[in-house]
Amino acid sequence: MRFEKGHKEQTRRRIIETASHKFRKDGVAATGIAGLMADAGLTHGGFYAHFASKEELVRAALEEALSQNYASRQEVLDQAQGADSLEALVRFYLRPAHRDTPERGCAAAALVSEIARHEPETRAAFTTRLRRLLDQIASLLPPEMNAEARDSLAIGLFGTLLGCLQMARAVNDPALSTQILESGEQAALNLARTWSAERRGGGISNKSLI
Amino acid sequence: MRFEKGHKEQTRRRIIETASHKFRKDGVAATGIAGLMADAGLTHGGFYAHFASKEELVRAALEEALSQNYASRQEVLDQAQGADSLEALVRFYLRPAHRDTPERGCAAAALVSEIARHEPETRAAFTTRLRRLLDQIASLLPPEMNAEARDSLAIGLFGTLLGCLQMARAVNDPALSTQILESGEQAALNLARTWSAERRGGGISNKSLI
DNA sequence: CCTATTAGATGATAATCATCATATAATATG
DNA sequence: CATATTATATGATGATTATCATCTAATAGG
Repeated sequence: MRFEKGHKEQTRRRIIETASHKFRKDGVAATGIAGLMADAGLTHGGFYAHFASKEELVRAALEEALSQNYASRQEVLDQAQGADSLEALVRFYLRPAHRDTPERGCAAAALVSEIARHEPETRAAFTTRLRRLLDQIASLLPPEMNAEARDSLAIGLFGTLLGCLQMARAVNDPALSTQILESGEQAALNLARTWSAERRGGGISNKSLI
Repeated sequence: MRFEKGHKEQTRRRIIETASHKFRKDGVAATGIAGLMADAGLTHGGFYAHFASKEELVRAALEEALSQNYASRQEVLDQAQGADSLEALVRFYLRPAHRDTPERGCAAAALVSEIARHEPETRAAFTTRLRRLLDQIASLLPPEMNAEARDSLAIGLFGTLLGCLQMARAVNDPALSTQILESGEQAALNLARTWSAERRGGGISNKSLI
C-alpha cells in the first residue's frame, strides 16, 4: 500500500522508541525482532525496510534513549537550578521510581555491560553520548576547579550512580535495595564535597588513607 | 558408559566453571547450552543429567564466580595487609587487566544488569554473595565508625568500582577508558577518606554542598 | 479516474534455542 | 569372565532466532 509521505519516517521512529524501551527492560540479546515489531504494532517482515540489521537498530535505540535521558536530567537541573542542582540530580537518579522502571530510565545503567560486547560502531555511539552525559555532570561542579579535576570527579560521580542503581535493581531484598539507593546518594554527595573540603585546607591528605 | 565414581561430579564442576567464564564474557542470554557444553568438551545432550534447567546452571555458575572473586580479593588483602589494604583492593579492582579480562573478573560487574532480570532464586543467590562482598569491604574501614556508616560506605565504594569498571569496558576510546579507571580509583579513595575528614572536625558540612 | 508506486504483510529461510528420549559403551561389581 | 549400571552421545523436539523475497493493497501523482 502507498502511504502518506512521512509515514515511513514516523513508523521508523515508532520502532526505535519501542526498541529503546524493550532493550532497556529485557536486554538487547533477549529481545527478538518479531516481538519487537509486534509491540510496535507491525509484523516482523517490514523490519528490514527500516534497518539494515538488528545492530543498526541497537545503535539508533541506544542514541534515542540516551538523548531522552539527557533531556530529562536537564529538565530536573533547570527546575532546581542553583547551588543544589547536583543534589537534585543525584536524588533524581537514585530515586526508587527510577530503579523500578528501567524501560524508561537511564540506558547507560540498563545496557553498559551489554554495550561492551557490541560492535565498535555501537560502542562509539555510546562513547559520544557518555561524554555528553559526563559534561552535563561536570558543568554542575564548581567553576573554580580545573577542567581535569572536574571531569575526573564527574566520572567518579556517575560511576557511583550507575553502579548503585544497578545493584539496587539486581538485589532481591527490598530493604537492602533501599539501603543501596540511600547509601549511593550519600556517597555521591560526599564525593562531590571532597574537592571543596580538600581545598579548604588539608582536611583530607593524600598520605593518610582513612 | 560407566565411569569411575566421582567422574560425574567432576564433569559437573567443569560445566559450571566453563559457564562461569562464558557467562561473564558473552552474557547469559547470548550463551547457548550447546556451545557451552562444546567448550567444556562435551555434547549438548548430557546437560540435563547435571542441571534441571539453564537457570539452575546460571545460579551455580554465578555463585562459583562470585566465590572465586571473593577469594581473589582476600588474597590481595592478605598480601597487602595493614592501613592501605583498601587502596590495594581499589587498585586491584580497577586495574586495566581486570577491565580486559571480564571472563575471569568480577561476576557482579559482568552480570548485575542481567541478574536483575532473572528469577528470584537467582537474584537471592546474588544478594547473599553481594552481602559477603560488602562485608569484605566494610571490614577494611575504620573500626571507630559505627556499623551502619561502615556498611553504607562499603556500598558507595563498591558502587563506584562496579560502575567505573563497566564504563571503562563499554567505552570505545582507550584514552577515555584509562581515564575512567584512574578517576574511579581517585573517587573511591577520596570517598573512603570522607569519613575520617568529617570526623576530624567540620571539614565537610552537610549544608554546604560543594 | 487511472495507474505507478511503495509501506508493510505474508510466509519461507536456515540456524539456533532449551529441552528431552533413547542409544551406546565402558567399567564396577558380581 | 559376565553382567548390570550409568555417564555421556546421538538425534529429535517445537519454538524462536535474524534475515530476506515476494505479494498486496491503498494512495499519490498523472
